[in-house]
Amino acid sequence: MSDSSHDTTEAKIKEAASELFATLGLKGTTMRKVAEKADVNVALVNYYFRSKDKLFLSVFQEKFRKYSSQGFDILTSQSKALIDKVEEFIEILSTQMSKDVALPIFLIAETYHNPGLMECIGTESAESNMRKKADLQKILDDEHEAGNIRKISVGDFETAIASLVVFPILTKIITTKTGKMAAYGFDNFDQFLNHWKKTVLEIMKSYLRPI
Amino acid sequence: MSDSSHDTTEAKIKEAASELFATLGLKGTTMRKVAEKADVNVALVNYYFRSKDKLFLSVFQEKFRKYSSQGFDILTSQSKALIDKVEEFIEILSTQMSKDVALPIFLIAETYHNPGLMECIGTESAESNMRKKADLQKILDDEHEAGNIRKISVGDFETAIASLVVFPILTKIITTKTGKMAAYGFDNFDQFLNHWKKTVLEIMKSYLRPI
DNA sequence: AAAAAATTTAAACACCTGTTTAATACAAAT
DNA sequence: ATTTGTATTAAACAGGTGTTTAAATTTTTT
Repeated sequence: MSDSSHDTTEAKIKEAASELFATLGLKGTTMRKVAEKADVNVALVNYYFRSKDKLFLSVFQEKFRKYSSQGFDILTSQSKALIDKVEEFIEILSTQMSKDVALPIFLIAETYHNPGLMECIGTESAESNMRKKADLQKILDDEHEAGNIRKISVGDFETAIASLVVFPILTKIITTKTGKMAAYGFDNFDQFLNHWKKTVLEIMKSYLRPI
Repeated sequence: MSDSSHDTTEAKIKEAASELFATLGLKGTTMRKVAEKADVNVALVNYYFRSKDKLFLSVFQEKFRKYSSQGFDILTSQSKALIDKVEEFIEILSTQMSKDVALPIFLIAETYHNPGLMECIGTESAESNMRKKADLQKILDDEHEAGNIRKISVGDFETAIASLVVFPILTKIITTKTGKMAAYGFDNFDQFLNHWKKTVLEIMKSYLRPI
């Protein structure tokens, strides 16, 4: 009945809502805007989702699942050298993020404005993530024992990469519109980002190097 | 007439608005909430600020100035060793940010939802910032030529530190409520942050080390 | 084909939104 | 003391908000 990505009315509404929530936030999105975007009567939105809060929660949960499942697979799956995987991961993460800045901003802003949201998420994918992280930790430990990298925890590893890659994308508008970009000699954000990806890789290389 | 931080009615309204905008965002804040918090009639808010948009702009500009002026002084002013200044800067920045997460989230979210805001800011403090950055660049160049650090631009330098320090604080709620924190063996966020500050310093040390 | 159930609609509900008006209280100036 | 201008208020405004109702349409079942 309520499985997504079908051409059903419910899916149409959910997709419209998803875009609007990401762009305008919870308060900035109205039921009538959702209805209009989905080309549907307002009452129908309530018919399927019962309330704006329920609709939002439904959209939010889906977005969050996509967000937390994405990414770290690359680091464990293939059998490249670790540093090549890091490079690929930086590339993929920055591409994904600059394609849809709305998503991380949405998640950060809405979880801040309404911390209770996180409690409803449930930890259904937690187990899968735990396994992936354990795998990655094993890789990091093995590389360390082989004398290739310093000792490092998955937590620090993923926090470092995520911070370095995502934060500059979050502040894109501030950086570009304040002229910071130009001050550092870049014509546009993409040009800066291409440079920055190399810098992030270099930072991670330097940090990982055994001491 | 309109100078802040006096005990005037206008200042009272502005402070109430400032807190509410930071916590609830532009759309989430209403004129009546502002009036109530400032213990003042609704019409008075419009009497002093003419409209909600004008009030918001006024608050936003002040917040942004505080945001962009803060911080990088430490790196240029004193005559400590560079690495000690970096350590102190990490400490100060992370303390400021965790004291008021609302501010960076507010800035990121509102500039994203309304990019036009940045155009109204004006670049009045741009010159002062430019000078500070030129000073810092000179320090970095000198240290490089003395063989103490690798060649690095102010842009990369400040982007790296800011990303590493601020991003984990932005995602505090997500990190704590998803159990990530516990998964990495920390009891609470402050404990993690204390550990993370050391890691950031270590990352910066590794990256700065001459090659 | 008739009945039942699910879908969709227009219209209304009560409430909240930013803003304005016109009247009042208060201060300063004459 | 009276005028003048500022500060403050309660009340109203037109329009937007989430949600509900009751009727109409379509689909499914019998």
